[in-house]
Amino acid sequence: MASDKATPAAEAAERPRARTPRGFADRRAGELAAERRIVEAVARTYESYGFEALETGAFEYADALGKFLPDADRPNEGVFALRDDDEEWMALRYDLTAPLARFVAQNWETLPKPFRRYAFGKVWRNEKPGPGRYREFVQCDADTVGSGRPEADAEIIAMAVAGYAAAGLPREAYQLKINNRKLLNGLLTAAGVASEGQKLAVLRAVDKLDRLGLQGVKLLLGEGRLDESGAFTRGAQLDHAAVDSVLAFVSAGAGGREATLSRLANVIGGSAEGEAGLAELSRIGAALASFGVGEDQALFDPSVVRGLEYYTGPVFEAELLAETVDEAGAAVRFGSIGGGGRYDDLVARFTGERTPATGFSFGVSRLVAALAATGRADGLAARGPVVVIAFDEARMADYFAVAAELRAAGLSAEVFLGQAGMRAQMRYADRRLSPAAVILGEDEIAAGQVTVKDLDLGRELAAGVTDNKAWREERPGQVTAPRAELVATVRAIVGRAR
RNA sequence: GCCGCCUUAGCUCAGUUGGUUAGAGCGCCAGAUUGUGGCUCUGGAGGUCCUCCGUUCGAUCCGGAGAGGCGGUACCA
Repeated sequence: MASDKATPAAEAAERPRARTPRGFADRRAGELAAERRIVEAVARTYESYGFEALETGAFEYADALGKFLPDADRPNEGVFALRDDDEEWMALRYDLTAPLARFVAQNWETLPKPFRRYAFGKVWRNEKPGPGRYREFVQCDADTVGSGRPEADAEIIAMAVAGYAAAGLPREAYQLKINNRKLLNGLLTAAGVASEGQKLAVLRAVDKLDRLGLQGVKLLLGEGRLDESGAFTRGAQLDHAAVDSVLAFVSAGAGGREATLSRLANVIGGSAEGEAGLAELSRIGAALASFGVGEDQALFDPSVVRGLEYYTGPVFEAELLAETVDEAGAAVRFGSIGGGGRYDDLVARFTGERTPATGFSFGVSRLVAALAATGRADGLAARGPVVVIAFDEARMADYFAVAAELRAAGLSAEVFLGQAGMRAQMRYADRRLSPAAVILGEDEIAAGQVTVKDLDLGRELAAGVTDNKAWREERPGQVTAPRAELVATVRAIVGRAR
C-alpha cells in the first residue's frame, strides 16, 4: 500500500476491469448440476456397453494434435498454444479424438484390441465465439479403435442414441443422421473430379445445405455465390453434369433407412468406392435394427458431411429438431449436439500402420443449453441448504451444533455468516432457494424448542398476500417443536421440497 | 479474416444542438416492521458516458485509431 494518496482517477485507472475473456463463460450451480447429471448418465450408458474410462491431459504437444507450428510467435490459429521450457509447442486439445489417437499409438502393444474407451472433459478452440458457441466447452466421447466392422459404427450410433435418452432428451427432439464419405467420393470420381481441393470444396458446399438451401449449394458447387453482405465465395467449379449429380445425391434422403439406400444406389454413379460405401451403410442399417434403434431416431441422410477432414467412411451427426427462441423471441439454432464418424488414418499418423477407428462426440455444453431452451431443464436454479438463522453473537455455538446435527442426518445446512438482521437473513435463504430456515432465538432456547420455517410453502402463499403485517403474523409453514425433534421436523419439511 | 450495425448505473434504455450537480424503470442496500421472505411507502448507494489520440477556452457528444458486443460471410485441422 502506498502511503501517499494517489488521485482517485489514477487509482481507478490501475484497477483491472472485471470481465470474462471472450468466448469463455462463468457457469453457476444450476447449470453445473445439469451438466453433471448429463455426464454421469452418459458415462453410465457407455460403461454399460463395455467402454472403459480414460482421461488424458488438457495439453498435448502440438504435433500430436496434427498442427504444424512454424517457428513464429503465434502458432496456427484454432488452438491455444504456448511454448514449453524446452521450446516445444504445446496446445490445449481441441477435441478428445486426437489425444485418443496419441494414447492408442503410445500404448498399442499392451491394449486389449479392439480398444473401446469413453472420455469426457473440456476442450478449447481458439475461434470466433457466437451464441451457443464458446471457446471452452465439454464433450463426452466414445470410440472404438481396432475394429473396421460396420457393426462397430452401428454400436457407436446405438450408444449415442441411448446416451441422449439417458440424458433426458426426448426422442422426438433430435435426429441422428448417418452418411458415408465414400458415397460422395465415389460419385465425384465417377464424374471425373480428381482434384482433392475440388472434393473438399464440394464437401464444404454440401455442408451448407441446411443454411443456404439447394439453390445456394448449387451456386457453390459451380461458379460461386455472392451473399447479402456483398462477399463472393468461389465455388467448386464443377461442370453442370457433376453439379446435377451431386444435387441429386444430397436430395436422395428422407424416408426409412432401406428406402434411402435403394434410392442412393441409383444416384451414386456405380463407382467401386460408392458401392463399398453403400454396402457399409447397409450393414450398419441391419445392425441398427438389431440394436433396436428406430427409423425415426437414426436415419441415412446423404447431405451430412461433417467438417473434419480426417473422416474416411461413415459420418454421423445429431441435430436438435426442436424450435427454440431466446428471451427476445428470436429463433435460436443450436446446430449439432454431437457427431462423429470413422477415421481409419488417425492412428497411422503416429505408427505408420492403418488402424480402423470410429467414434462419437457428445456435445455436453450444447445439450445443457438445448435442454434449458426447450424448457426441460427442471429448475436450472440450484436448491440452497437449510439456513440456520444467526440471531445472537453469543449463541453461535448453538447454531453450529444445529447445522452439524442436520448434516449428520444427511441434509445440507449452513449457519448464516454475514452481518445482517433477521429480515435480511430470511431474504438470503429465499434467494438461495433454501427449502427451510431454522430459527433458534432466545425464546426457543429458553423453552428448549426450535422453530423451523417451510420456505417453499411461504413462496407459494406469498403471491396471495397483500398485507405485510398479516403475512408476518400468520407465519405460514412455521412449526415450533422440541429441540430434540429438530432433525425429524426439518426432514418432514425438506422431504416435501423437490 | 472480411462487411455492416452497436457500446451511457448491476440489467434494459433515455439524454446532452459541445458548457457547471448525466437521468428513468427494474435490481441492490436500509428503514417503516426491538425476531420473519412477498406487496406498499420512504430514504440511500452505485457512472473513467468502452479506451487512447486529435480538434476546441471546454469533449460523454465532433474527427481518427483501437478494443469489445451483435449480425452476415469465410475458416474450423
